[in-house]
Amino acid sequence: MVGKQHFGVNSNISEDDEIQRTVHEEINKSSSENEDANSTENQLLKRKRYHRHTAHQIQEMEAFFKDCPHPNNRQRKEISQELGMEPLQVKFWFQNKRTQMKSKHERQENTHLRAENEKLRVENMRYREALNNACCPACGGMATIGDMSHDERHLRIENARLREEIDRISSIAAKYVGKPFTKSEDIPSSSIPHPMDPGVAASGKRVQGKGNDNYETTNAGKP
Amino acid sequence: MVGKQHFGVNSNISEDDEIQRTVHEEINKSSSENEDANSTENQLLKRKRYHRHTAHQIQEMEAFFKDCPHPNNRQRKEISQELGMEPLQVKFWFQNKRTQMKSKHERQENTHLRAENEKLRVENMRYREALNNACCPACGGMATIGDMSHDERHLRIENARLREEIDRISSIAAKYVGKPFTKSEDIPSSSIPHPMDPGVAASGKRVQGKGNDNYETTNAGKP
DNA sequence: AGCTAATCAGGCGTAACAAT
DNA sequence: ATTGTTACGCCTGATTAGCT
Repeated sequence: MVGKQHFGVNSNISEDDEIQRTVHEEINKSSSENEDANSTENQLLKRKRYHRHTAHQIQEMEAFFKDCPHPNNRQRKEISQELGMEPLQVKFWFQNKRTQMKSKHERQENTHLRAENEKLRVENMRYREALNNACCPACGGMATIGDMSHDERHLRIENARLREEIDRISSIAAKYVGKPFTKSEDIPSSSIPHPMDPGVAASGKRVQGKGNDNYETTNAGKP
Repeated sequence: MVGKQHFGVNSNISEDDEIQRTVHEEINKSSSENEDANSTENQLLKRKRYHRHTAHQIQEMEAFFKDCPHPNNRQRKEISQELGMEPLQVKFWFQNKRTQMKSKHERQENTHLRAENEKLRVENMRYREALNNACCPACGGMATIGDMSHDERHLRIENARLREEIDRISSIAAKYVGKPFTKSEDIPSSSIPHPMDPGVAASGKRVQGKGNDNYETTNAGKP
């Protein structure tokens, strides 16, 4: 959706209005007295007054973006000519648009993952319960699935749930600090893993850490 | 991972050069020549642009940010005085820093959620299997947990898995197009939900109101 | 050929604002 | 205060020109 485009009323671009002092003014005033010895570079400072592209320009570019988010020089130039703007501006716009889209998708996926997660968590709990209440219709007694006693199994399940809980909490906490402090790795599985026990981690393929999975690379060729 | 590669054949790769030139320069240079007569919006520019804060300034602000991401006017002014910068700049910096941090956390959480999701999925599968292979030690026969036949249960489980799979796939696909085309809503639960059947939706709290599975544009946490 | 240096686009982070 | 926009520097990876 995102149907916006207001621009209805004025456009406050008056000739020389200097309502605010826009930091820049003061900047070059303080050129000395800096003992920081950090004048590494940058002397190419130019500046212009804030500016927004027109609704029409944006609309056109957005349309183009839909089936070609990566226009080349030629295309950019064309666009710039058609819309009466600098090629560089077009370039900037597409660049910014791309990053914007990316983070938008990321956010979207985030909420989705969150929901999915909750779903799985509940489903999981159900399974646990089902396993716990399993009852053999043939002999009438508790099924005691597998070869361990009822108590032991119960304990195992409880254990697994607790560990999972810890894991979850710690991960949530990790969001508020830079470094995670306790991972589930710190809490070794209590004992011999039972074939029936998912053991919360399901670490079947734990090869090495550093899960650097950057998916989604950039290609988007458009002849 | 070659991004675009438009048939590397020669063609005429004309050197249409657009020597880097801070748009602004060109902008005011651009005079009429445009029959478009739509030049209602002309942007005016001054000069002087771009600037980076020094390492020291950033360092100090970052330190401050750690235990106070929301400095008030008073504090901002103090900081600006200490670091020799405009109060407005300080304000901007904290603003930008906040959004930066936010998206950083979001990304972080995203990868985490992804991992968690995978974990839960595997664990889930294990439970399913466990339930499937359940065997009563007392009578030796298959446990046939609950009150339905082995076949029926098997079917239910299989069904659930399939539906989940579909749901997952479609959600992934939804990332690549704007609109999701099929949601799990399209595939109604086959029949009467069984107490033992997680039924993929895990709508445990079916109180009233349409089975809300619609995450996506509804709520999002708000502190 | 093999290597290095200059080129170039794109991604990333950021500064300064406007709008909500 | 948050969110979105515009402009832009810097870094990186891929392609190419130039030299030993």
